[in-house]
Amino acid sequence: MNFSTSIIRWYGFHKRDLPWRETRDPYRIWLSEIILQQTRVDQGMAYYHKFVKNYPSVEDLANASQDEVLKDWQGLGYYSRARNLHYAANQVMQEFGGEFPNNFNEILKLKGVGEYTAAAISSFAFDEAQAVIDGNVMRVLSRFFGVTDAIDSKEGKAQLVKLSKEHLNQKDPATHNQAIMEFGALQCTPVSPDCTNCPLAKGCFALANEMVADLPWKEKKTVVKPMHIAYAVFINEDSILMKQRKGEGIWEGLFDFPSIVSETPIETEHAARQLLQMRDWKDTLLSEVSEEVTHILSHRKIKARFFRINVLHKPHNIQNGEKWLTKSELAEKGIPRLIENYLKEIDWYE
DNA sequence: AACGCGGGGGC
DNA sequence: GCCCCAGCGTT
Repeated sequence: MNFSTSIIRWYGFHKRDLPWRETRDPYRIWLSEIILQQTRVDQGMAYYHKFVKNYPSVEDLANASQDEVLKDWQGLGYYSRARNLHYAANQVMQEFGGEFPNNFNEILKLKGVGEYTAAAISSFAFDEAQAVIDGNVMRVLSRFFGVTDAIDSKEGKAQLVKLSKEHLNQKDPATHNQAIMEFGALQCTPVSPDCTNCPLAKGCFALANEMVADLPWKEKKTVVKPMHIAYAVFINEDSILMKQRKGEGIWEGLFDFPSIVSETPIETEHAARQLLQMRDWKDTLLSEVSEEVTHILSHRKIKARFFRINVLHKPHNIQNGEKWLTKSELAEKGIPRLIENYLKEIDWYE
């Protein structure tokens, strides 16, 4: 039995029931694929249901505001996915006349859709013979066929592309793609896979050469940089001053507070003075300084402190992107986890 | 070709 | 702590 047949057989016994496997609707498949980029199935599931419910069609998604989409994406991370998803929905309406593109090359034109996602949608929805290469596939192929070059190197990637095409099941690319990803997720796991009960143990390069724990090999590691943030939390009676982040990389489009940012620690007294003088408002009172909160991103280690400042008379000379929001208005905006956690502590959220 | 971009979970 | 997760856009 060849590679693909073995994996498809395994898949028949072990596949999970996932909602996006019950449909051929390219829109829903696209939704699921964007949500699942760099995201575990368990984490993405609730978001998939939310998006299908709130945006039943690509037109509904296109007609929504970006704020609305970001709000629904809140907590899932990699927010460019949400911005691009919304943008691409408008592409479908305008460039494709409201009909979801039906082949690899056209699907690839959608913002936020790369090689992997285009292959996934075109195979799952339209049975196009395009091989997917995601983290699971890279692991399975590199172990079984023995790709010892780094998978994040030019050479390693080229080998994976070649192998994925060679071994793609041409008669049923959709099932093949689903199967190999599921196999990577459940059987050929990153850490301590159960090789004794693996249908591909015979013929596996990594197992034969005791390299299961060493493959796939990566040569680059992401560097985590420190980041210190002192937040000014201006509160006036039932309103809180929020600021939409623009062109700052992290959390673009989401709402947080006016702040001071530094790569080096910010001395508390210094931050308090500076935040209070940030605005030329009268009658402000620093009422509370939070503990330092550590928030870990993939590439940042953020240490944040919140300075709660009561403002007696609500100033209207606020800066671009800033808004005074009531609790119910705030509930409609997308905010980062770090901010959500703080707002919950001071009883300003849910 | 390299880097920035979230949040959560397993070990 | 470290690694990984149905990757992509930008430079």
